[in-house]
Amino acid sequence: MVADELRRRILSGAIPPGALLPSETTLIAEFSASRGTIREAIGLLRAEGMVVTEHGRGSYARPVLPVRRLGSERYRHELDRLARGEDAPEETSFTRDQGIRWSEYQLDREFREVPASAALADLFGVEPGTMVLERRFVFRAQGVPQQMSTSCLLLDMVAGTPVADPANEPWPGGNTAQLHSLGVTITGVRERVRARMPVADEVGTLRIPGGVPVVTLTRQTYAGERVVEVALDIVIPADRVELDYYIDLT
Amino acid sequence: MVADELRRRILSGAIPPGALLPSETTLIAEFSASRGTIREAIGLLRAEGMVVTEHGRGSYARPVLPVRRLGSERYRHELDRLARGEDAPEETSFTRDQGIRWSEYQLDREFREVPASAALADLFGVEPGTMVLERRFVFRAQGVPQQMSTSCLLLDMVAGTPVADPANEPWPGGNTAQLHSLGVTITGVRERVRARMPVADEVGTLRIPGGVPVVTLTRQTYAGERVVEVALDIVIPADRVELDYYIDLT
DNA sequence: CAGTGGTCTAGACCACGCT
DNA sequence: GCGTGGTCTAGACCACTGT
Repeated sequence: MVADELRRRILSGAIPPGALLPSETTLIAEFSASRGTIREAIGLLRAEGMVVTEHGRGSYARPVLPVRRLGSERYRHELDRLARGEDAPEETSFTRDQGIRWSEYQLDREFREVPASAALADLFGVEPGTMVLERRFVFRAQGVPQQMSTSCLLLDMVAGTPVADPANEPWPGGNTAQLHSLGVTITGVRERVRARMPVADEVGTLRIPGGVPVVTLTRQTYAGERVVEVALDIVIPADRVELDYYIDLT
Repeated sequence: MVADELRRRILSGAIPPGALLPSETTLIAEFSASRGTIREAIGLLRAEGMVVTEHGRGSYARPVLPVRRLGSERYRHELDRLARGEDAPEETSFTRDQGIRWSEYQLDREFREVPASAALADLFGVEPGTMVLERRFVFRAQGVPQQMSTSCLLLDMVAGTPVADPANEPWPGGNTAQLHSLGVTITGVRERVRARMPVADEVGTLRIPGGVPVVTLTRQTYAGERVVEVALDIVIPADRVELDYYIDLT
């Protein structure tokens, strides 16, 4: 099997990460197979996430990307800083995990005021149809798309405040600081994690290569018993992130 | 594009989850395309996780599977029970999240005593080469493989104890109860989450259909400052699980 | 057995990247 | 322009599923 042999070469390091595979023409000669067979083999490796293919250039053993670590402590750090009354630092919860400064960031944003869907209302613990501020974000760092997300706030909590103005994004210190400015101190965050293959829209926006799944987070931010923010769907390409949770049992 | 049209039919519900797609022969006629084109389209949908294909039967819109929820509270529940001095219940941390009883479980296990690799030693905070008990597990519930994992314990902590005997698995109450029996009370758990496409070996063992990623967990179990258990690689098919973390910030 | 998908061949033309 | 991958056709034979 052509795929097996190429996989073996990549895993053994004979074809190191980032290196070009032999061209289809070369492989046709080497394996005495037809082009369809060769392409099928490469397609399989692509689906497995072993190689990435670039039109007109060739197929590469997948290079190892720097991984951003998203730790559960990121919430506590920001909260501690706010409690000390300090200003927002150059780096914040989102950025400090990867050593990237705000200035290197791009943030696309789109705000809408919409009635809550059944799913969203359930996560907030309110009646369906309650008005919310829906904020869609796409984060880019140094040109590389990092994540897209839809974060919602209850409209009667934010209407008329600076939080409702897209021009104030990115807000130094993120959601935690934003809610703090409204007099809300968060007491907990619940995150539910799943993974799946990206849909076409996500592949385009996040520039996800073939064979890379996405990690999805559904986040509820609590202030006491009350849910004050819901991120319905934070979508992060899985080759760029590691989630880190510490569960304190004392 | 054939794939686009089929994707549209599935997403619109014209082909409901679990339903058979038209056969390749039918699609050749309907789209006036060659077999290669049709197969490529179905292959794409398979890679996207939209359809599953069964040899000799056909391709189905992917059925929705019941999802097992793995909550961070599972550790606390078990710990609370042990603190109360109760016996292990019929359901335990692992099973209670999905309503499956121990009796419906199968557990393949394989124990080895090996020197710690550099990565493992780093996670334990010990010298590389320190002897550990390496335990490989495959869990099945009602015939469906649920996860495979490699969990390690420091050998000088468990040698000669019932914990080191594979015959005592599955141990009622799981790792927490196991460590408790050694006089170790855990104080925290750190879990690092990633996702990727499965390798061939995992596809076979866990019976993962095409287009389904796996979620991987690296777990460190703490007793105070000390790491008492490390699960290097817990591998769970992503279509069967949701991880649930509550981060307390009070 | 007929019908399904799995694999393969041997050609063709098009689109992209580079020099 | 030349080499790369992207897409497509029109056949062939094999392997699995069901009646």
